Amino acid sequence: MDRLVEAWRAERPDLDVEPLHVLSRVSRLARHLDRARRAVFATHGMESWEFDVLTALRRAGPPYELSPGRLLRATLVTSGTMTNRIDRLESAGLVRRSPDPQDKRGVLVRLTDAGRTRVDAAFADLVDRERELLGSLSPDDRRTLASLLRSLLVPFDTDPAA
Amino acid sequence: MDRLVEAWRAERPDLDVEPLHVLSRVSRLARHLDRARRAVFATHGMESWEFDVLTALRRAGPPYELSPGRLLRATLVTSGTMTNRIDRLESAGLVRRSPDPQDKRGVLVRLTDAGRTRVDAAFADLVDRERELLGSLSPDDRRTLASLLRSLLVPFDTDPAA
DNA sequence: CGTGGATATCTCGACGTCAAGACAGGTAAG
DNA sequence: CTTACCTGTCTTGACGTCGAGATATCCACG
Repeated sequence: MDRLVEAWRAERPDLDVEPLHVLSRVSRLARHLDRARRAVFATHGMESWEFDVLTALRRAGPPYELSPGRLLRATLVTSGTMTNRIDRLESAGLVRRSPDPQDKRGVLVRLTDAGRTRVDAAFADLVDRERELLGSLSPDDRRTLASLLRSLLVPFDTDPAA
Repeated sequence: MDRLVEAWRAERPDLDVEPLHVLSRVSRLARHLDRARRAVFATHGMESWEFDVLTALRRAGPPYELSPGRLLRATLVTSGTMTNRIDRLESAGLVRRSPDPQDKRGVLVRLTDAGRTRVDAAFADLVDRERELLGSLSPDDRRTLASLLRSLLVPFDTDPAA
């Protein structure tokens, strides 16, 4: 909201709060997007965390199999969290664990057919919904926006500590 | 990352995944922003949730006082969470609870001088850091970006259910 | 007035996440 | 070999949040 920035301008006239106009909107939009995604997943009886894990496997391509380690790095959670998530996905029949033949410490997590069907359906709906949300922007606007966002992301990608 | 979109294009050639270029970047940028903010707050011995509550009070203007109900609506958490947060902020001496003279059910939470000092310092640093992150964009680019983001936010603001 | 429903805050139990550590297996240097 | 360190996964305990419910007060209507 512009109101939020206005409130700050009134309370802190000594500061130039212009950056808030851009970055607060990014955060706010991200929050709304999260909710919109949750709503889409809910129509598939799925939660966001399930989608995150299943899509990581799906993107890997056949045979849709990754180690817990790769999964936790892809989804930015800790190992304990990932163990718990895989446990629940396995009980739901969406993934299966098997020992890694190359490394006896390791485990491989593979998408089951049921898991693949579910994630594919949810993903298709997600893309549809996102296209809808972008409806107000012309193709040109979208390219501009993507490019501006990309340049904001550069410092983070080159310097992971930032 | 563009790699992510590419992976999807390879795995789901049947879908037009163009929306991901924009919206995945929004989410990704928001995640990085979160981390950057946490880092700024950490230099003030503060956590994000503390900043959220304290800034809501700060923005209210003198006497920097709001009810728990208004605070939880401003920060989008449940009442149980807000009770817990106020408890901790009160032990830290950053806010003080007092009964609402107008409404015997109610409570008023007021920023202490220590709280105000802390939040003002953190906010100033936050704005500085955000300005830095926007460094790669010209003033014109920033206006364009803010305006494009605003139009994406319109559907959410007009229809809160979206 | 008095009564029923709405509102404000707090309490409680359950759950997901994290951080730290346990443990087994890998790996490289002497 | 063997020793010392590294890596991958799982376990454990603590903590913050949520959702539901408890309690007290407010308020509009009869």
